[in-house]
Amino acid sequence: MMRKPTSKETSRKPNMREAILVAAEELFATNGFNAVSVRDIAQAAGANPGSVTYHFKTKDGLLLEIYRRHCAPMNLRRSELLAAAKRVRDLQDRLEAIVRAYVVPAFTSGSDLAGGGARFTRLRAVMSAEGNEVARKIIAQTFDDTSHAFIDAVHESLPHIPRTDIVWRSHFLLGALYYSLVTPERVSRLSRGEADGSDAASAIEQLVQASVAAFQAPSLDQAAPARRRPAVANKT
Amino acid sequence: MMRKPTSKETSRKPNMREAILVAAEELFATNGFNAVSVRDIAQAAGANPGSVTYHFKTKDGLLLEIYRRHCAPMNLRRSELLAAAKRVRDLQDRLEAIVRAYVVPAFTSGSDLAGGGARFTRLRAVMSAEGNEVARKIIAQTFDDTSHAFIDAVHESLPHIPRTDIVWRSHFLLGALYYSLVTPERVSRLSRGEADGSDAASAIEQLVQASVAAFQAPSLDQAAPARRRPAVANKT
DNA sequence: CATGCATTTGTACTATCGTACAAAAGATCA
DNA sequence: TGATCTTTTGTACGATAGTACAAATGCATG
Repeated sequence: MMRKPTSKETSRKPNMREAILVAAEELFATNGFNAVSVRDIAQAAGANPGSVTYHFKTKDGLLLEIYRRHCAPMNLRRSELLAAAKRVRDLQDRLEAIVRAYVVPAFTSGSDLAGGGARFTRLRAVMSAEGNEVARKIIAQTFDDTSHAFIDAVHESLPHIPRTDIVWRSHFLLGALYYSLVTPERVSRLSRGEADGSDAASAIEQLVQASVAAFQAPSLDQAAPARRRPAVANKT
Repeated sequence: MMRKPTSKETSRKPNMREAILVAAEELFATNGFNAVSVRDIAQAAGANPGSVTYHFKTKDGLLLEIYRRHCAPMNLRRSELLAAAKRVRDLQDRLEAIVRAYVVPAFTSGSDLAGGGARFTRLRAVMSAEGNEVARKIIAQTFDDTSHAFIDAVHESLPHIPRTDIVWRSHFLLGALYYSLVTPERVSRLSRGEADGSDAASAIEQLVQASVAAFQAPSLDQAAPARRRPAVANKT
């Protein structure tokens, strides 16, 4: 049942602006920012290069808009899930729920935007790797609050672990999350086909399980001082 | 005490070829491949753009040469450390030594190349994120052997964990490792200055500790089936 | 010193980049 | 329908990209 499109979103093609955004997301997320030209994006979206300029003014403006429309929904969803997770009684279950509240929105959609959760997270991973300035600014001011809330929640579940360790481990979690989305085929290859790196459900379960265990690891200063160091030196 | 340079490595500037390689490594690792122009590299190395063409023919050739000179030494070092780690008796210590054998060469120099261990690893992280073709080919055929050897060694230390889980977790380890080198300042920021993300020694210890715990986590199918699922759904 | 080779320089060429802008086309509504 | 606004198209411009190539330069050896 198709509703009549309103004047705002109709044109030659139904919502060309949206098509450009999706095409740009996909291309940026797989090839990086500089490797993709405005003409590439336009072609993938079935649009004219001039349309990109019309809707987003500049290439940076296009990237900015991609972030804008994803950040708020994804953070909102994370907040909701985090709030629910904090209400879990059992401490072990609570930690797992907290980690899940952080991971799940990154894989699935942060809103009803066309299945773009994983796509946007992968985009963030790539922009972060490229040191993109536009992305860096938005990320720091948009996701740091969420990250702090997450770190605090984990810390409350594991009060005996120093906060510094929690920060490191949550950093590792994000890195693992990013990498899983960047090169899923590597998992398939290294497991000789026994695992599918592209399967979001598997990735989430594996990542949650591993991360929970990592968070629960004894802190460095607590680590049994009686046990001798392993045989391998870390000389420079 | 300066030795007299041989004819092969001298010129106007002592070893300009090397200077170009180092400058390119640094720029590629921080800005990505496409964001850096040959002219940028030449300027950073104090060379003429034509020199880059002379020594490496193309920009891809330059990237290829960067990989060539780092891959073999780093893998050699990893093999040595892994062999030593496998001789550790205590099972817990052995696992830690194995992980350390994988992590340490990525942070410190893979050889005597000017402090380039972390720089090269970061470069790999960025190229992986950008889906660089040249890098993808070399990596798959150069590092997969090492990765398999590492996975096998971990699996031998944890025979009750399915190999698939080990693959996932080693993938997470590499992602965490990459991300630590890509955005170390994020650790400093989120810890409010209490931790230094740029400190390789801290990063290594934290990463080893967390990864060992992650590897030791119970496998998914083994995970206590009696315990109820956490309250947070992972709906799509 | 003169010759030959290795390296560096300077310049130029073509392709493609991001972006601007005027004209065409479509949509909306009195 | 005709006027007006939004969107799309087509084209063009200046900047910069990778790279080729000839000339200049440095250095070792005869």
